[in-house]
Amino acid sequence: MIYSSELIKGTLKTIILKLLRENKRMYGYEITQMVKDMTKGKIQLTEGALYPSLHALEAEGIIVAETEYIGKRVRKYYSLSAEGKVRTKERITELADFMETMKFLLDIQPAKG
Amino acid sequence: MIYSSELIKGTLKTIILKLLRENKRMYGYEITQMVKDMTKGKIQLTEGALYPSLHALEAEGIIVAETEYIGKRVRKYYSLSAEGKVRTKERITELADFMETMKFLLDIQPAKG
DNA sequence: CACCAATGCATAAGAAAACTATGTATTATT
DNA sequence: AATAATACATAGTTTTCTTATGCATTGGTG
Repeated sequence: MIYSSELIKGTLKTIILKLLRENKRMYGYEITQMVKDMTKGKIQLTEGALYPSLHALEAEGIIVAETEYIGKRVRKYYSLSAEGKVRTKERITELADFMETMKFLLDIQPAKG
Repeated sequence: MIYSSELIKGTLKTIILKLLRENKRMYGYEITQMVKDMTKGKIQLTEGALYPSLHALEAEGIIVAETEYIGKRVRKYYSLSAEGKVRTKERITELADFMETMKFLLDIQPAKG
């Protein structure tokens, strides 16, 4: 099962920020692969969604980019700015809270109860 | 704390459907109030989001509307169609699964551990 | 060696969905 | 009498993603 894209919309940036926090430094393609692996293919970020989000986060000063060359191939590594670390924490807290609220609202029971 | 609207985007229709399933029959304003009450104000559905969603669900044949008059004031009661009941179940299952995946991805611990 | 898949970036055009703002009208409260 | 709450609706704008496309390098396979 691949999740409908509506679900991912609101969480994409939070996912990106969380992975950057854990891994210090990642490039776009690496993010798509890690998300795919960690979710067993249930979340597949498209480039058309990912890159604009990265650019937006960079424009907001939440992440910073460093360009590197691997042979002749370019890579843009992103990492959290000081402000980004604060924002990341806030976002994750909000999302966790939101999910608790949704669980209550939808009366969802633990998977293996 | 009121959740950022991005988070709600992907879940709005699922919330509506869930409430209709539990309460058999509701009108728009009633839905906004119940969501507000159940979430202690954390989720406040705006009319500009709710009514278009209701109309869309109706157009898809997932919910059906009945207009009633309370005095001179009109109310549109909505309820799930047969297909709507199936869809509701699917949506809730998907959302529950998604939230599990997100919890894992974001490494979120239970609130009171 | 030729070809294809994978890696790696980027963006333009269009669609989807919600937000803001506004409009109309009735009923309850102060 | 005035205001808040109830109750619907939609037009215009913005945000965000999707689809599609483009370019280029690198690795693997027949």
